[in-house]
Amino acid sequence: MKDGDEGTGQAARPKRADARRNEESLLDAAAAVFVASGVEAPVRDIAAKAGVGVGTIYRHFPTRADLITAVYQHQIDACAEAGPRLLETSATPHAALARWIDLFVDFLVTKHGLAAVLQSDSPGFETLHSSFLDRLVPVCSELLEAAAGAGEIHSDLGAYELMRGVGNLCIGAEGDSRYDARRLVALLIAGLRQPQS
Amino acid sequence: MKDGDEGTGQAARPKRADARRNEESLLDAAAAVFVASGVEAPVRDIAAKAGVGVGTIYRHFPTRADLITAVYQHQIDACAEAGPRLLETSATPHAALARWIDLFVDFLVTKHGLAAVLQSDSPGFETLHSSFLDRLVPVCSELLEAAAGAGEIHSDLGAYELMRGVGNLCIGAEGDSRYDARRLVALLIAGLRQPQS
Amino acid sequence: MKDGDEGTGQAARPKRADARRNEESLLDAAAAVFVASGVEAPVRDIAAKAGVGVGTIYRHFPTRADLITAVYQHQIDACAEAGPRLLETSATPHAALARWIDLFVDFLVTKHGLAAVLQSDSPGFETLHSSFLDRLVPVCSELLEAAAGAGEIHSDLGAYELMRGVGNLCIGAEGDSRYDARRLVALLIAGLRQPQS
Amino acid sequence: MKDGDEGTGQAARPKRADARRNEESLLDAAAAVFVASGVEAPVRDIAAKAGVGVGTIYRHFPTRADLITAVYQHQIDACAEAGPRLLETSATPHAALARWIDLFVDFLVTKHGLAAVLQSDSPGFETLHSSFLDRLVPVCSELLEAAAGAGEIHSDLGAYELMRGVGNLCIGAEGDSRYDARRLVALLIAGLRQPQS
DNA sequence: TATGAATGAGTATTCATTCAT
DNA sequence: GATGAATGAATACTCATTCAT
Repeated sequence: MKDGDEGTGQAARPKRADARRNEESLLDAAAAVFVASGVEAPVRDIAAKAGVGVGTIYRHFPTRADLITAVYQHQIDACAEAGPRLLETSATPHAALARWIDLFVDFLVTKHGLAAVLQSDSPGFETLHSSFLDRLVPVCSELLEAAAGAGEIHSDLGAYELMRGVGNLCIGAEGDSRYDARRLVALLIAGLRQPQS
Repeated sequence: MKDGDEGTGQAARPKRADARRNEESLLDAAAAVFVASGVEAPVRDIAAKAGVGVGTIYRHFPTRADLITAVYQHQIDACAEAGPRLLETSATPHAALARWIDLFVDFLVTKHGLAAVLQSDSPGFETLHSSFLDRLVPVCSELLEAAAGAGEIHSDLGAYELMRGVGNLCIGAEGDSRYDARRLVALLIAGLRQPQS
Repeated sequence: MKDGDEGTGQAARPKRADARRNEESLLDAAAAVFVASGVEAPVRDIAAKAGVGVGTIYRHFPTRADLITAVYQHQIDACAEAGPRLLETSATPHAALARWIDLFVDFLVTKHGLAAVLQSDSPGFETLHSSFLDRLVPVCSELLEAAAGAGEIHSDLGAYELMRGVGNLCIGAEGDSRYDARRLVALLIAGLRQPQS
Repeated sequence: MKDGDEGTGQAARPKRADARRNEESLLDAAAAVFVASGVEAPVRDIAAKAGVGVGTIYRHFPTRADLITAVYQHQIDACAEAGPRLLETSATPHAALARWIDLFVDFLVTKHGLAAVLQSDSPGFETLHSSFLDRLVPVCSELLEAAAGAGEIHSDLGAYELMRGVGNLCIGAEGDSRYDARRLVALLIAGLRQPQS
């Protein structure tokens, strides 16, 4: 819709296909560099990996947050979509929540530095917050409410807070063998089950 | 020894007193800048705040980690010393642990960016890790073992991992009113009480 | 190849021409600054003289040695190429050697500080050594061997050693009217003629 | 006089002896540091080695050249005094010259960086030049004149120029096994024997 | 549209030299 | 006289971002 006349079915804009292909190869390159050097990698490295000029990066993704967002959009979407499904297929809402959080952790832990940048409050990362949190918080919220509704948890913890917490626990998890983010997240979720101390 | 014998009453080295005073005002300035701009603040900013040249900073604290450590040494010590005391005065070991963790959170939450830098694995922050973790992990460990010994928790979670987790939860806590690190930490500690899922 | 095919007549990459022009003005500026302040002049001075930002210097010449090398490349080449020619046109190989060394001295003496940096063994000047010595030592070697073959000199002095010696004699020659590097070099070359003492 | 009652024969000024001792230990320390790190070593290193404050260095030796001069004064003197003696004891003046130059080379080659600093023309090293050249040039001059008088050399090369040349040849000699300053100096001296080309 | 050259602010760090104690 | 703390100029280098071609 936003993108216009796709409903017409015709060739539309050939440029368009080109640009899209270009953008995708950009995203692939960025993803690769993110894995290798973290999401704070120099713009030029990404451009070099993609075989384009830095200007092209900036054209497509004015801010770094835009780029990060785009790179992970698919996975964000997948994560968001998994929520309702897990709610249906799991034994209890709390189990669904736990499994969904697992997905989120899987997502973050493999992305070098993503969790860290996710909690940055510097302006310009608002886009990133929007993409991540605006998209996922409602899903998480639904799961939380279901669990609360089922009496499994009685916390008044908000979804935003929970996700921030989980995100934080994932910071620096990669590369430190003495630190297992999943274990801590599991404790956190377990803690939801019983009365606050 | 060289200047520790102030009990003798002699002047010893007058310089020393001067330098010490200076060092303290340096620490005050650094603390202030850390609060305002985080522990990664430019050295020059700290020097300016303290009204000294950058060289003076480097003289007293060759690395940034040395400075950070010094700034927080008192609080680290206080935290470390509180452990055994809490164990004696609390109703149960788990309660002692919870209260001790509270102290640790209090400490971190008010230090802009400290938690973040605490999990940095870049070389040069080893000193920082040493000061923080080497000092506090044993205390935390003792509390954990006491609680485990009392059968209150049965986790095999190590003290290092717990502290890292708590530290992470404190990242970015200041300044985001929607995020309450204490609440999440409380959940984590609560989670310790029951069987891992 | 990418831009070497200017013979085809097409525009190829217009940028390239621009950048090349820019690079040349950079070299001019650097040469001027080298004359004025020596080859160890601050990067910023060179940038200022060229009217560009420091980044531009670094883009074109990542290390100082690269810059120095580029500045003098033409003269190095000319010197290298003169060797065989002199061998053909001179009365004797020793005469050719003497005249070639003269060229080398002419080159060095007018470059403030070049001779000094040429003997630096700090890493990062390897490029410089390569450009200078790797290029010129073989030429000098050929001349030496020819002279030895003709029975004019019987020294076992190596070309590297000779060039280092000549280079050293040129250090500080400019600006001291009491010191004439050429005269000393001539003595050295003359000394090659007779038995070592 | 200025120093007071030395005429009385009593203890004179104990300070004096003290200061001299102090100055000597300073020179020892400086010599050691010069060997280890070159004559351009940081002042503070020298002070540390000597176990004194930097201020003490500056009091005794306002400029670095003063310090260098003082450190090598004994050897300069020894070198200067050797000239006339060699002239008497050697077979010919040229042989005396060659041997004297050998002494000079021995001196320089073992002093990391001394030869390099010796040719510096930055103001502030005048003292150094004075100490070295003013003292040694006359000696060298005498040797040169003797050799010229004996018809062994007919060069009009001045002593200053010769010494500068020899000094230059010694630059960077230490540490480069491919470069033997003595051999080159010998060539230079040999070159003195025959007609300039 | 794409390119990538140019820019220059930002930061760390060293070290000679001064001067209050 | 001795000390060494303080100073700050000097310099290298990186990298995000802009803009002419």
